[in-house]
Amino acid sequence: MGNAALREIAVIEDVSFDSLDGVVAVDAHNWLYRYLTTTVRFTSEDAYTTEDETEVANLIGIVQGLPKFFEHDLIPVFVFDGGVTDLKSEEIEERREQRERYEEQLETAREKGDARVISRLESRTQRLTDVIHETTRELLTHLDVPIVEAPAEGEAQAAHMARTGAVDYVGSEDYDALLLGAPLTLRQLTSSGDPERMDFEATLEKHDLTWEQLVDVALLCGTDFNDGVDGIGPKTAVRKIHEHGDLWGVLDTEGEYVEHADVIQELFLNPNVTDEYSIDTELSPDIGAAREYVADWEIPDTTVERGFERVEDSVAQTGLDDWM
DNA sequence: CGTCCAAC
DNA sequence: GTTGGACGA
Repeated sequence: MGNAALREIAVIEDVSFDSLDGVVAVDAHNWLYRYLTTTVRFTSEDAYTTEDETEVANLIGIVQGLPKFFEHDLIPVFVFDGGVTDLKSEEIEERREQRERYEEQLETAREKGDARVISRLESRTQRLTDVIHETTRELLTHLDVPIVEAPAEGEAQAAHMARTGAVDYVGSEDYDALLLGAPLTLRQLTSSGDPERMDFEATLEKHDLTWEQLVDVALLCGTDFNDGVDGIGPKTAVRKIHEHGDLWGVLDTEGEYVEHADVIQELFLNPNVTDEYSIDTELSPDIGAAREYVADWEIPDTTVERGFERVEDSVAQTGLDDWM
């Protein structure tokens, strides 16, 4: 499978939080997804559900997740998804159908009372609703955290911003950022240990590949968008790309076929991104307004108190508003 | 979902 | 080297 293969190829090293500073573009969708699942797991449902049954666990997740950046001199820029490409829409449609199947399985598991299956499926069926996106934007705005609206994929836009030097890092948990050419990607920003830094140029050098060839290697091993070729893993893929120059050379001699290969190549090499955005990294968060906003959504003080205190402290200590 | 191990 | 299954977070 693709992800494990890319990890094998990528140059990744552990870095300490202390050694980092700068601006990191975060794919809002992925980040929210992670924090939603953990928030939902460790917080009582009442805490993030309003009287009319609207679930806004994202507000808790944001308050608890942002201090991690501020306390380590990192300024996040949240990049939101825009429209989608054709291939991507197909994929999303497939995922939607799959999610419905999971929900059916979930019902069965509940009937049987199988706790392990229930929690596994629940994390998969977590939805990012319009309310969640909107309230996320508003809370981030109160905290003066920069927001960028991507024309298509947030991940691609984040990588573009890193490539053009507008930000120092992409913050992401998956390996797509490497294929999108993001120079430096920080992984595991959300977990408690030290993060990992994935290095694009070092990866190309290590295997003597061009960016295009790296994407072809990934296509042979399998990506989120294709299954890859049977019997070809990371080692063989790199060797065959060296031998034949590119994906088409390999596929020709192998008599193999990868569906949508040309579209997937473009998705990584020439994604739909924009330079029409502005980010101000001198933050002056209005923590009072943020507290009020969260309270308006009926989130109990006790759940977010600690998070807001950490934001306040890190702002006071590092002077975020005159950091840059 | 990531890591480990056994089998081909 | 690659794959798939088991297993734990």
